[in-house]
Amino acid sequence: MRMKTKKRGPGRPRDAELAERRREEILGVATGVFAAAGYRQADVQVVADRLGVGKGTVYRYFPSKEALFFGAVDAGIRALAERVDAAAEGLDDPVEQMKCVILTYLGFFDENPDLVELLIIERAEFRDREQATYFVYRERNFERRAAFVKQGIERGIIRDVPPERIINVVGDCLYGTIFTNHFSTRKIPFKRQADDIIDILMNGVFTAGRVR
Amino acid sequence: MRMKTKKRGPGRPRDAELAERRREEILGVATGVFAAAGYRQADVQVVADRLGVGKGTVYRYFPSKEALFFGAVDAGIRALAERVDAAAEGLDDPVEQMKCVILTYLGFFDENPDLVELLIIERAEFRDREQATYFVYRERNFERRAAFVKQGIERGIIRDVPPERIINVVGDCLYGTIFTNHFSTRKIPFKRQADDIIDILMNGVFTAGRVR
Amino acid sequence: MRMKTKKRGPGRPRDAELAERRREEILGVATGVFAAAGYRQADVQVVADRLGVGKGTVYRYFPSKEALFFGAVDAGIRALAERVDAAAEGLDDPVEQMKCVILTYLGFFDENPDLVELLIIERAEFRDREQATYFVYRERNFERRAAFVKQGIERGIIRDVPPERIINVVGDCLYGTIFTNHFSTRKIPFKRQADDIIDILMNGVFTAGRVR
Amino acid sequence: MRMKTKKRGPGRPRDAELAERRREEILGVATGVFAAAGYRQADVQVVADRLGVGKGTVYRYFPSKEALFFGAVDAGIRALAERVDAAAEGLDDPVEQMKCVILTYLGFFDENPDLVELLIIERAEFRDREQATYFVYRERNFERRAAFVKQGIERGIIRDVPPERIINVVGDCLYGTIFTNHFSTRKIPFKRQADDIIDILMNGVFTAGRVR
DNA sequence: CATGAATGAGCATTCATTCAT
DNA sequence: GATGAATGAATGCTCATTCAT
Repeated sequence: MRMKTKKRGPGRPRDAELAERRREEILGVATGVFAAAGYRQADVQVVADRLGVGKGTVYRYFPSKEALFFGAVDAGIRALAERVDAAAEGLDDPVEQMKCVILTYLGFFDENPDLVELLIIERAEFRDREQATYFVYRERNFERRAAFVKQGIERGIIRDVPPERIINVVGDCLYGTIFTNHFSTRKIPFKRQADDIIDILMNGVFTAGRVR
Repeated sequence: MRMKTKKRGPGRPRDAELAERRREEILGVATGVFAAAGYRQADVQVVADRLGVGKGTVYRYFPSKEALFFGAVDAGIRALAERVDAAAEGLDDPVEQMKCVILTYLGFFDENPDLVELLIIERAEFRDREQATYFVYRERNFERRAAFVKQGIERGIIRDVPPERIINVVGDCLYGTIFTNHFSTRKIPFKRQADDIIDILMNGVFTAGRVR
Repeated sequence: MRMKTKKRGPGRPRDAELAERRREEILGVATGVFAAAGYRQADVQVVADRLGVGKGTVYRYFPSKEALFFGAVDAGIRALAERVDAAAEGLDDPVEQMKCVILTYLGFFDENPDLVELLIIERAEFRDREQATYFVYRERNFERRAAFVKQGIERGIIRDVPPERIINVVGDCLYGTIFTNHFSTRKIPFKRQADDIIDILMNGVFTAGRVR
Repeated sequence: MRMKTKKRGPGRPRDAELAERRREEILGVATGVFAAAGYRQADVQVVADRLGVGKGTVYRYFPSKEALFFGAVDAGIRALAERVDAAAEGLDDPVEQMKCVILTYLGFFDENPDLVELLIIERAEFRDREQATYFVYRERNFERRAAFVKQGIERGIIRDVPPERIINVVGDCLYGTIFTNHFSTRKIPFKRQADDIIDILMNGVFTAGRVR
C-alpha cells in the first residue's frame, strides 16, 4: 500500500489517482458502448473517440477488449453489490431485509439497464467461462442470505423449508425479472413490480392456510 | 414413400417432403453450432461441413445466416410450446395445470439446453428487435393462463390478486431458473427444482396464515 | 438452307424451328437482363425465371453465360446492320445515303437502348478481346462507305480529303452520340439530333467559304 | 519538409501531407488495377499488394472499393480538366481555342488510356447513377464553351447556328473518338487524328460553298 | 506517456456450372 | 429433353492489436 501522507519530492508525480479516475471514466463509456452494440460489434475505437483519447490509451489501461469488457461487468456487479449491501445493512428483520433487497435490486437495474445487457452479453460471448460474473456475486452472498433465512425460520416467520430452496427461487425470480423487463415490452414501475414479487413470493399463490 | 400416381411434366420433380426434412436437419445442426459457438463465432461452413453438404446448400434453404439463426430459435420455441401445450391439455384443475406446466417447461429445457443458449444469443446479438422470440411466445399464452388463474380464484383455490401478477411472477421465475441452470454451476435435477419452485410459489415463504 | 418441302417420315420431328424460336426468345430476355443488371450482376437464373424455364434449359441453348451474352450482342448488332442496310439500300446519292444512315442509326439505338448498354458492358467486362463486336461491324462496312465517299468526291459534292478521314470522324461522332444519349441526362429527340449532326458534319462549323 | 515550429500535444502527430501523398499513390495503383481488371474482377488485395501495404491500409484511406474506384475516376477527370483548362487559357481566338482543346483532350487520353477504361467501367457497373462523372465535367464546361462559340459567331468566323449544336456534336465526336481509339484496333497518332477531326468539324464534308 | 497508422485474419454471401432424375 | 438441387471458388470489409513516433 503506497503511503501518501508525506509531501512528495520534486519530479513528475505518479498520479495514481488520476489513473484511477481515468480507468473509471473508460469503464463508464465502455459500459455504454458494449450495452448498445454488443461485444463483437462494439469497437474499441468508438470507446476511445467518446473519451476523446487515442485507441492506444484505452489499451494502456486495459490490455485487451476482453479485459475492458470484464472490467465493465465487474464494476457494474460491484456497484450492485454495494448498493444492495448498503440498503440491507442494519435491517435485522429477515422479512424486512428480503423486501429491501428485492426493491433495491430492481431499482438498481432500473437505473442501470446497461448492466443487464452486459450480463447477457457476457453469457452470449463467453460461454466457456465456468461461472458468469453475476453468479460469482450470487454465490458470495449465499451464506449471508441463508443465515437470515434460518433466523426467520427459527423465529417462526418463515416456513421450515431448506433455506437453499427459498434463496434459489427468490434469486431466479429476480434474475428472470430483470431480463424480462429489458427484453420484452413489459413496462411496470419497478416499485410496483417489487410489491408484486414480494406478495407472491411471501404469501404464495394459494389462499392462506392451504398447503400443497 | 413418394407416390407418383399423377403424371408430371418434364424435368426433375420438386420433392417438398425431402426439402422439409432437409430443412429440419439443417436447423438441428445449426442449433448445435450456434449454441456452441455463439452467433458471430458460428461459421456457416461448419454447419455445412457437419451436414456433409456444400455451404451453398445451406444458403439454398436459408437466405442468410440470420435467417438460419431465427429458424433455429423459432423451431425451438415452437417445440417448447407444443410440448407444454400437449402436457397441459385436458388438465382442468388450475393447480394441477400450473404444476404440470412448470415441470414440463423445466424438463424441456433440461433436455434442450441449446435452446437456452439460443435465447440468450438472440438477445445479445439482435438487441434492436422490439420483442425477442421467447416473449412473443409468452404473450401468446397470456390469455389462456389468465383464464385458468381466474378460475382458480373463483373456486377459492387461488388468492384473489390480479392474475397478471401471478402470471408475471411465475413466468419470470421460470425464465430466471432456466438461465441460472445453464449459466451457473448449479446442478439440481429438474424434477426437484420443479417441486421447489412449486412449493415456494404456491405456498409462499411465510408460515401459513401470515399475510403481508 | 434446310428444305422443308417434303413431308417428314414417322418419329419425333427434329423441331429445329422451335429450337430457333426458343433461342431468340432467350436472347431477347437475356438482352434485357444484361442491360439492366450488367454482366457480373446479371443472374442466369433470372433469365430462366423470366422465360418460365429451368436454368438448365438456358444452358442447353448456350453453353455458358459468356456465350449467352455474346449471343445477345451479336443479335443486336445484326439487327442494327440489317436496319441500316435496308434503309440505305437503293439510295444512290452519297449525301442522301449518309443522311439516311445517320438517321436510321440514331433511330435504332433510340428504340433499342439496351444495345448501348450491352456494348459498354462488353467492353467493360471483356477487355481482352482484340476487337469488340461493334467494331467488327464498323470494319465490315468500311469498304462500302468508302466507295460512296469516293463517288461523292468524284461528283464534286464531297471535299477531296481521304475518305477514311470522313468515315472515321462520322463514325466516332455517331458512336459518341449514342453513348452520350444514354449515359447523360441529355434528352433530345433523335430526329433533331440527326439534323444537328448532319448539319455540322456536312457544312462544318466555319462560315462557308472559309477553309483552314 | 515538415515544419515543426509549433509545439504539439502528446502522441503521434497527424501528417496530413503524408496522408495526401499516400492517398494519391493508392489512387494511381488503383487506376491501373481497375483499368486492367474491371471493377468486379479487381481485387482490393491486389492494390494493397502492389503498394506493399496491408489491405486494411487501403481501407483506411478509402472506405470501400466503390469509393476507391470513384476516387480514381475523379482524379482522372480532374487531371483532364486541369490539362485542358491550362492549355486553353489565354487563347482568345475561338478557333484556336477549339483546336487546342481537341488536341489537348486527345493527347491526354493518349497518355492516360486507363482513364478511358475507367469511364467505361463506371458506366457498366454503376448504371444507376444519374449522371456519370465524365458528364458532370462536360456540363461544367458548357457555359464557357458556349460563350466562345457565340463570340466566334459574332465575329463572323463561326456559322450562326445554336452554339449548343456545335458543342454537342464536337463533344460527342471527341467522346466517341477516345472510345474508338481504345476499343478498336485503329491506331492513328493522336496529332493526326486531331487534325482530321478539326478539318471535318471545321470545314464540313461538303465542298465549300454548298450548304444543305 | 499518448497517439493513431498499419496490419491481416476471419466470414458471409453470390452464382456459374454440373448432373442426377 | 428439361429441370433445379447441389456445389464451392472468389472477395469485400471489419476491427483487435501492435508499435513507431
